[in-house]
Order: sequence, then structure tokens, then C-alpha cells
Amino acid sequence: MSDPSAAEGVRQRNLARLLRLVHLEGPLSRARLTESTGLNRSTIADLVAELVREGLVEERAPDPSHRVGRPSPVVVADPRVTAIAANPEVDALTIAAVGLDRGIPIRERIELDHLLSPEEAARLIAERVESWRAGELADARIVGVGLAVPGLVRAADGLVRNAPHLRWADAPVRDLVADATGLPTVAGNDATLGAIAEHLFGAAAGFDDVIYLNGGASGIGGGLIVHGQPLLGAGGYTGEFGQNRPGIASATDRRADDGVLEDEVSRARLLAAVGLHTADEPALAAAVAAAGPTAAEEVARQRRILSTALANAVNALNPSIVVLGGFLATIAAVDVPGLGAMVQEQTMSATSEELLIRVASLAEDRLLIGAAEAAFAELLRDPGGAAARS
Amino acid sequence: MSDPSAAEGVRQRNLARLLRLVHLEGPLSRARLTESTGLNRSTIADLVAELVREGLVEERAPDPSHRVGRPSPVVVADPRVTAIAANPEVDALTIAAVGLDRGIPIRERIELDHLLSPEEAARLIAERVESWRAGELADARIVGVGLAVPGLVRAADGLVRNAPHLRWADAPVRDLVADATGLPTVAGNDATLGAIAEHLFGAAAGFDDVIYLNGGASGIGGGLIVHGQPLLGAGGYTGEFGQNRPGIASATDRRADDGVLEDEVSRARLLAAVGLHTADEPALAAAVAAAGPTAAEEVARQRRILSTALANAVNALNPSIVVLGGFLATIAAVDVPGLGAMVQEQTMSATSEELLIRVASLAEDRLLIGAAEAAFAELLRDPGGAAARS
DNA sequence: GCCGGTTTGAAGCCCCGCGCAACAAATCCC
DNA sequence: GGGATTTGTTGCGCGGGGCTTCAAACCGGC
Repeated sequence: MSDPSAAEGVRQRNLARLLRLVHLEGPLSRARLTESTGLNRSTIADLVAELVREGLVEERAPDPSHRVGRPSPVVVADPRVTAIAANPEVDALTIAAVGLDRGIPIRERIELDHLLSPEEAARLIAERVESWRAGELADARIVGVGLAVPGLVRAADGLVRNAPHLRWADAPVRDLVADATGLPTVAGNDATLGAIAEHLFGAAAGFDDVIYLNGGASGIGGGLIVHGQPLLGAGGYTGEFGQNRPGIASATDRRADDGVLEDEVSRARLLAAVGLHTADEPALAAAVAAAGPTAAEEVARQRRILSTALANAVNALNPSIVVLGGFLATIAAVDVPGLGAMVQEQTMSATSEELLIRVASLAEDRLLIGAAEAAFAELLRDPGGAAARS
Repeated sequence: MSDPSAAEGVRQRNLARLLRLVHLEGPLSRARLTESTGLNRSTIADLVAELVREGLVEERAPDPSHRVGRPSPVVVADPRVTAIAANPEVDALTIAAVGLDRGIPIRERIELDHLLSPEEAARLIAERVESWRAGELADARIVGVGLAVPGLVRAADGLVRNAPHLRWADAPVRDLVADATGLPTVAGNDATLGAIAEHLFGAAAGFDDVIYLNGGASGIGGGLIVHGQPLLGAGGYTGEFGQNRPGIASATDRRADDGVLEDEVSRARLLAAVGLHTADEPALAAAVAAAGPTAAEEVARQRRILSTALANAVNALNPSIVVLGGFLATIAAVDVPGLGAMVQEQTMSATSEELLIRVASLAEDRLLIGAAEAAFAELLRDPGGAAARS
């Protein structure tokens, strides 16, 4: 079987299964790996040895398990295998190093007093990578860069088609960063990457069909997980629920004539209702919780419209869970079961009877984790090939 | 490798790839199979021989190809391998036999003067199968039954949760039919199966991300294909776009207060506008084409609302193609590029710039083909195992 | 503290499944 | 009719995972 397509296919698959398991579930004994994969323990030993040779995992002394039988060595993702995650935003550029063991050894938020250009973003990222390499990440093996971009990112080549708040249009950010750093780079929509992070490690862990909706200062974005995998669509532009024309039951609930969802359900309207000009998410949540009647009515109005948007999405996609982040989490948290009931009223009963609605759980790390996951994706798909190349 | 999960995994996979190829693409020479799969020709010979032994394919004398070189035998799906497809509707029950070669040797439409019960459906299907077995299908090998049900069907066990027009609720139709016929039976939503058929053999052939919307007398149903596979969601209830609260740009376009999409975009309203009481689809299409101004305005209104619904779905799912069937095809066909332009105006440009909108192409065979495909699914997934069992 | 029971690692062997090379067969073209 | 070309056929090799056997490391009980 010298043809990679067939023979190494099996090997590659099994290596990938193991690496993904230790990456996602954390340290696992070899015995548990045999259980999870169904492979023979001799095979597991061989596969793990190969991953160790490639510097992707480490074997540690067995945990004192206090169980009968010979203890099994613990396999753990090598923390030195590192991805760089970056998230350009209107007011800041956040860069972090994320280990294959899911640790985040360094994180830096670069505040900005001007709008970032794609070139400047690439330069800043490359500078940080360079300086970290000389210091904190001296013994790290950096396998790639993942970018979480607030805008439409073409899946095929990472071209940022349109990031309105950054004023980026057809910006080849992925290639710019790849050139500046010399590292393989991937770019994705921030909400899509957030959905991946919540699916792997957050509120949606264990669910195969997820709708994730995030409410940010600049609008509403979303990401979809179907069959346990991110849904990218034909071009990579899924989840743009914020641009949907909302179905609004009561005409009196409408504020923006012929507006889209994010014109009606918006952080700005929420801030105005509670009488704040600017606030971070916890402050807004506190203000909403302490809100007077007029603010409460605005929250209720947004909840009504949101519930219809969710119901529409649920009718179409029949997810097992809906996860809400950002200010959508804030207005949902007022009464999560109540929101669920509103959604249920507007869906066919079967589609929502086992539907869960949850608020997101990963907070500010979400985008960095999602971006790092994207950067790790190639390695996790083909550990042998990717390890050999880097 | 006596463990089926790993070793036969490869074998099973490759057998499935071959069988699926000849099933979907029609007769193929062994030489073309080696090209398509990348497998060695000695392997192909071995795999095909196994499929022949299992009675799933036949090898025929080579086509006179008029090309140099030794002619390659043609591999064709065995037409005797047969699925029974059935589609219960309000006014009729359609039953057909569909060959693995995609032929439809028999089809029967049983007109009904009363509403079908699940038990009666099972009995009628079993009777037909019995009589066909004694006659037209004497030498057929029937591998299963596929049911296309106009309603919500739970994917896990084929329970019909709710088929409003048939007045079925929590009806174990799949099990009833399986018991009555003694055949493995699967049940699915009619629109989902229609989407599968259009994806495999119809207007959406070759596209991996498809939204299919069908307009029937009783409402609007849909099916989704993502990553080239049907999207079933958590329970199996995807594509219920008809139940969505529509986003309506102009308040004057609204007819049903707080109604859902299928209240606004409906075949009944269309019939009324053209002054017909009842009509089949071609008759309706003719009437729409010859419509006067008031009817034209109703068509235009429905097109406006439909375009918003499509835009919303496109924003969320970024498909490469939207396929419209039933009366939605009729109102779309008035001006397909125009409808596309309306959708494009309401979506982010990147998501719809390469979007195709097409009318469905399989007509009345669609549901039977989709249902048969569902019945063949297990065989196509594991040719060895399924063949041995039947 | 030793001994049986239990679980798992380690090493050697086997077998399945596919690739490969060499040869044969069937067609086209000149 | 003979060379070129393509593909079927056959026998062999090899990669990769399973199985078996033995050894190692733990527990518990006496």
C-alpha cells in the first residue's frame, strides 16, 4: 500500500483519531484510548509511538489510579505544539499563543486608536510571533496562524470579502499574514470560529447540531455546526442571521422600516434603553438586570423578535441546541426557559420539543480558541503529513 | 484484521464506492472505475467480482468504444435489485418499484376517496408487493421499502410525528409497513427525499450545498443538502420553511396577520387569483402565464415574499444552488433571473454572487426516486453486509 | 511480605487488502 | 499483419492492524 490514498489512509485516520482525542479530551491513558477507538492495544502502542516520534504527544508516567492491574501510561498532547490565534477588531487586535494541550501561555491585546489595515495587522502579528519566539515560546513549535475576522471570509482562499467595521474589502489578509510570518495561515469568520469553540469546549460540547448566535457591538453573527462539523456553505459565508429580514409578529414591535434583524435586535438600542452610552458586557448585563419598566419593555421587545428569528432557524435546521453569546446572551439570561417557551410556540412541536437554549460559556477566549482550532485543523486531519512539513 | 471496524472498513468502503458509482452514474467500464477511484485495476477486478458474487452488479460485454487498447467490460447495477417506494398523499397512494439501475419497472397510483390510515397504507403496500412478487417482479430481489411522508418523520425510528394533511400523529408507519411486508423499511419527509433526488439526479446534481423548496397544495416544505449529504438535524425535522414567520418588506404585501410563510405564499391564493378552483401543476402554470393584471400582481406579491424567504435562507446557509419545485417553480419560472436579482438585493453580496436558482427537473418521479434512494442507503453504505442479510 | 488475581504493556506472528510488475489479450492504425 | 496502446489477469510483496503469549505492575488478602 504505497499509495497514500488508500493505505496511509487508514494509518492517517487512526493517527488523527488519537491526536484529536487527546487534544479534545485532554490527557488519556493508553488503555482508555483502546476503549475509545476500538483498536487493539498493540496498535495503539504503535500509533502513540509514532505520534511521540513526531513530537505531537508525550507519554507520561501513569496516574496513581488505585485500580487493579498494570497502570497505563498517560498520553497528552505536547504543549509545545502551538498555534497563533489573532482577532482583529475595531478597537484592538488580540493575539495569543494556544497550545495543542489547550493552554494559552501568552495573550496580548493591542489597543488601537485608529482603524487597522490588513497590512498593519499582518505586521503586528509577525512582530509578536518574532518576539515570542525569542522569549516565551523559545521551545515551542508553531504550526500555524488562525485569524478570526469579523466579516465574510471566503473559505477557499481566506480572502476577506467584506468586513464592514474594519472597512476591509477583498483583503487578502490570510496571505499577508502568511507572508509576514512565514507560517501556514487560515482565516475564518469570527462567529463561525466561536461556534466551533463552543461546540468543542463550551456550552455546545457533545451536541452535533448547533446554532450559535453572537450579539456584538456591530451586529449579529452566527455559526452553524451540523453533523458535528462546521457548516461553511458554498463560499464560507454561513450564519449571517443578522442580515435576515426579521419575521415580526406584532407590527408595533417594529422600529426600523424594512430593516434587518440586527437593526431591531441591537446592542445600541439596548444601551440606549438602559441609559448607557458605552459599557462592556458585564456592565450591560447588570444594567439590564436592574432596568426600569421602559428598559424592560425594550428587552422584552428584542426577546420577542429574537425568539421569532430563533424559531425560523430552528424550523429550518432542527438543531439540538441553540447557544447565544454577547448581548444576545444578556437578553436571553433574563429568562432562558421563557425564551425557550416563546421559541417553542413558533415552531412545529416536534422540532423544538427537545431543543436546548443556552448562553455561551467560553467568554473572551472563545474566538482565540476557535481560531487556534482552525490553525490546528490540518495537523489534526493528517498528523503524519503535517508534522513532516513543519 | 478480523475486526470489521478497521479492516473490512477499507474493503466495505471501497465496495460501497464502486456500487455507489455505478448506481449514481450508470454503467461504467472497469477502466473508468479505476480512474474515478484511484484504486489499482487488479483491486477493481477483485472488488467488482465480489459485487457480482453478491448479485449487486453485472458485468457486460464491452461497449464498442472505437478506442485503441483492450476493451474494458462494463459494470452495471443489477436491475433486479429493487426498492419499493411509496408516497401516501391525501387523495392517493403511489407505489412503485425502483431498480438499482434507476429504472422504474412498475408504478401504481391508488386513488382514494377517503383519508388513508397508517394501517391501511401498510396493508395496500404489502398487497402490491405480494402481487408484484408473483408477477412483474418475479426475479427481483427486493431489498427494502422507502416511504415519502408529507409530514415530520423522526429520523431515529421512522415514527411519523405529525402529518397534518393525512391526520397522522405519532404513527409508527415505518414499523407497520416493515411488519406487513417483512422488508426493511425507512421513512422520511417527502421534501427531504425530494431534495435528495434532485441532488443526485436532478437540477441540483453536482452541487454540494443545496436548498430545495417545494410548494404543494398543502403548504411549503423543504430539504437541505450540506456537504453533499442530506441534513436531517437532531430529530430529522429540517427544512420546515413553510412554518417560518416571513420577513415582509412592505406591510401592504401582508395578507395573513401573524401568519407563516405558507399562509402568504400559497397555491390556494394563486388558484384564486387566476380564477381556478382546482388544477394540476401544468394547468396552473398555463393560467399563471396567461394571467391578467390582478393575477399578475398576486404572483408578483408571492414572488416578493418568496424572495425574502430565500434571501434569509441564503444568508444563513450560503448554498450554491436553490431548487424550487411545485407551484414555487411555477411562480419562479415567470422570471427566474428576476427572482435571483430580488434575492441578491436582500443578501450580502458575497453570499449570493454565485448563487444559482433553478426549477426542479424530476417532476412526479422525484419522491419515488428519493424514497427508493433512502431504501437503498443501507445497501450502498455496506454492500457486503446488507447483501448477506437479504 | 508473599501470592493469586487483574489489567496492561511488549514482542512476535498472522492475515487481510491493496499495489505492483510481468504477461496476455483485444483493439486500433498504418 | 505487425507495432502501439490499453486493459484484464496472475502472482508476489508489503503495510497495517489483530491476536497470542509472556512479562510487568498494580491490588487485596492472609
